[in-house]
Amino acid sequence: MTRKQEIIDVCIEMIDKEGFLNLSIKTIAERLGIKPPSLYKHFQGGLDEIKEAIKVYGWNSIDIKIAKSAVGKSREDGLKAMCYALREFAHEHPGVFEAICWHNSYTSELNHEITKGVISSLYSILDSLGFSEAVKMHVLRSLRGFVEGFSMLELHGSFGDEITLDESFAYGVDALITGIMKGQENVG
Amino acid sequence: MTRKQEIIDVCIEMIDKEGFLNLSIKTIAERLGIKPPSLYKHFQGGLDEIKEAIKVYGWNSIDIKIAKSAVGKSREDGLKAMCYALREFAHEHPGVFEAICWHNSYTSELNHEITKGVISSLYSILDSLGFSEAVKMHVLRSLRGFVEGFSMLELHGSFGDEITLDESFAYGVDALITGIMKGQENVG
DNA sequence: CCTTTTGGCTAATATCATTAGCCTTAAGTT
DNA sequence: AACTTAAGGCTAATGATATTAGCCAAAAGG
Repeated sequence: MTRKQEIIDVCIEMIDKEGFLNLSIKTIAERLGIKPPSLYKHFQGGLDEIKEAIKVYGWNSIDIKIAKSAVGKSREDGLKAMCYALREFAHEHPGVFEAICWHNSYTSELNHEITKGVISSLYSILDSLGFSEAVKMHVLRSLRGFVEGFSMLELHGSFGDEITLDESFAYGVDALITGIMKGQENVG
Repeated sequence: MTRKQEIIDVCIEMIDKEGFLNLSIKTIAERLGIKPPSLYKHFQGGLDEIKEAIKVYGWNSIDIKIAKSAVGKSREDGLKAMCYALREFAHEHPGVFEAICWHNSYTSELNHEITKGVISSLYSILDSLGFSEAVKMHVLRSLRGFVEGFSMLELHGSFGDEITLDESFAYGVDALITGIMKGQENVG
């Protein structure tokens, strides 16, 4: 494993514990037992480059996880599995999730490229459901909106009662997918 | 209008244009034509206090807007109107929206208090629909997850094609509310 | 044995946020 | 009118952090 990758791994551990916004050159260096300037030997772009690398790692992990989750499932079950997989990733890697959802550079080319990979897994499930191109996009956005929104809100403690979060999520996924499939009844 | 309020107004204008994360003592002072230390005459707590004040303003505005949106409407229509109102707020005040959704202090007492006000408007509509207590909570969380998630993703440019965002949102709201009402058919 | 790459270090600079302490002006008070 | 106080601003100083420049040791490879 390259030193660069070692550093990214440590950063991921850190942000999952302390939050993405608390990541700094100073704390990374401390955690690694080196002095701040040494980090620039690996990331000339400084903190920005490190954060970017974390996002790339994040997108790739999510891509893999979502793709795997739908293997062997079809239609609603596949969609549902993907929703659960995404939320599960958010729980496993809250910091990484925060990074890729809300700290996207508004104009990053790289992110666009990588996002396409993730989207493609979702698209292929949607293909099997006979949606039109336009509807596929609406479905995709709706699911992303719900799952990413719900996950981020729960990770931030924005829902009062922590107890029944799993049921709330299950309820929401069911409702959304029910509504989506219902709109499709008289089509394909 | 007190000087304090004037400053908050300017900050809101700034974050709606530049994003919440770019708000700094330096830029606020520049924008006001004063020197950075002068700001501490109005906000002894520094940047943190200013950001907190912005969130309070934000919660109050949203509360009002959502409550108004549902006046004279009932059942699905009321729910739908609230979803649209929340997204509309996000478009009108992207920076404020960002602040209150994703930069909540995890443990702020104040926020909890204020959030309750907002939630109460939503709850009263849900009451009219005959949901059980538990289901009301699930519905509320699902709607918040979807609307806040969708809005934040679109504001960040995370959905490729900007053109059809309105339709995608309408599609998602319909699907979700359809699913919610369907689960309710054989109840009350 | 020489050379290059890797990974680290110290010292110096720039940018902010924040604190301390001073000053002016306008509003009240006696 | 003279005094006092509060508002709102300023300069100078401190402290944290990111970043740059330039030096150094040790390992890898010829």
